[in-house]
Amino acid sequence: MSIENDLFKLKPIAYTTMADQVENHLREYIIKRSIKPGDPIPKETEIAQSLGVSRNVVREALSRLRMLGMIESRKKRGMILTQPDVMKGLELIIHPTILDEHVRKQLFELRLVLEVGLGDLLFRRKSDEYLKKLDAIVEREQKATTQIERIRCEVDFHATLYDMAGNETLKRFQDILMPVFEYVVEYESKLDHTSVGSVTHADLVKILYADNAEAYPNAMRKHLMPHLDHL
Amino acid sequence: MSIENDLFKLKPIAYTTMADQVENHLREYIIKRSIKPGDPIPKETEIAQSLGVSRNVVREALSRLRMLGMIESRKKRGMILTQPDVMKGLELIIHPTILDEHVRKQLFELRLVLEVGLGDLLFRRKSDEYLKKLDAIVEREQKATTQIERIRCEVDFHATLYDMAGNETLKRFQDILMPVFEYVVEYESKLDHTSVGSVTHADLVKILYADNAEAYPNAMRKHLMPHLDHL
DNA sequence: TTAGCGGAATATGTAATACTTAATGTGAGT
DNA sequence: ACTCACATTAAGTATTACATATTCCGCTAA
Repeated sequence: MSIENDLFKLKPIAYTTMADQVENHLREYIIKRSIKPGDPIPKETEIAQSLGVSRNVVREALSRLRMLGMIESRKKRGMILTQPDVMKGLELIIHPTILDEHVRKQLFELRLVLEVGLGDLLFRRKSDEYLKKLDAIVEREQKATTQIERIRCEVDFHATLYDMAGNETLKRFQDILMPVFEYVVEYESKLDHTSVGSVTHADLVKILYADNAEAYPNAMRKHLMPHLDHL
Repeated sequence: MSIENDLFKLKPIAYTTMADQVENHLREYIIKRSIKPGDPIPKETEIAQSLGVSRNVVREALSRLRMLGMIESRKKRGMILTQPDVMKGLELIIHPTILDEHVRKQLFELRLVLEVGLGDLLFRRKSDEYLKKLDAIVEREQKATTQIERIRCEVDFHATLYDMAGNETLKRFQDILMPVFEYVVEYESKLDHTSVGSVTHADLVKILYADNAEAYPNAMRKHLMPHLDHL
């Protein structure tokens, strides 16, 4: 019985339900008519009649779009298109425990790539306020006595970098990915997360103060080297 | 009746439908019981009865999870949990014409960050096969006579870099983002996309051949400088 | 005995109907 | 002209019924 599972793997040929088709129709409708956020979309009953399906099926499709934040609906006003949160879809899927190790590793790699490439946004958007915040975190880290406190500083430091990058979509991306990383750490043979690599947080801050955009990427690479070596 | 007034203040914010609640229940159920891909989940009627809602509502919630690739269902076998495609949710939302300019710009920034930070993956995963492919693209680009052909080479070159990075999630991410970039180009006062920056594609390939990981980030930064300057 | 044929049982997919709820519109009466 | 009650509308929920595909089981026949 255990062999059967493998052999029957190729079977699931694409089977589209009515709800799938209605969903596609709606997407097409929105795009083709270039409907903008705030604009109304047809009533459930109209859609159902127009496509020749039951209202039930239409509601399934609409329910999907509503989950993604693409539409909103009020009791009598009908439904309107909304500006979706781009990262909403990611948020709905990414949960550490349902992602397998392989994918978690790939997301962790993605994070390393982001941190190294972040420099140019930082130098263009940096402000005294954020630099001082980074200073404070570094100081807090140096005075820290417990491992937990040091890890918290590590997280705060990098999170502040993303804040300073001034890109909300990127920040949100990072926030969603963060919980996954905690699980990756397990595989990373218990590195000392506080004093990673030869470049410290203090060194990175110094580079940011100095406006040294050339130095940033390789400094961050060295800072993350233990992780990179683990790839 | 002054109490009612107080109650009415919080009400309009928190309006969740039954389908929303069932969806959350299901997510919780999956996580708490640490159900793995391939494991079965309860029948629609069981869920409906267990939560005291109509089967219809349950189907809306299940329909959402199915769209995200979190579950699959066969006619009699019931439904099973599946390993979702992490980037599926993004794909469902990201369509250039429904995203506003602001978000498109942020995604374009994200792309620049990725390209600069990509180096370490490339050096660890590079192969003669891919390097030769890059060579061919560079050669094709130099022989190109039309602007269209040059832009195609530009796209091919960077796409091949992502291929070579050997991270399918990252590659998929890039593939989803790509269509958005074409719209960003509009704002970018018609740069000459083929000979961007002072560092050419040929230069980048040379660095890859030379195993010069230190040089990569700043070389790519210079290559993308016209875009970066536009931030 | 065994192969295979056919029907029962099961769970999802679809349809139809009715009712609830909230928001909007409308008209009658003071 | 204003208010209040009632009608109207459209989404949310429930119920029922049937279609369809798949598995299971048992029966018959070679």
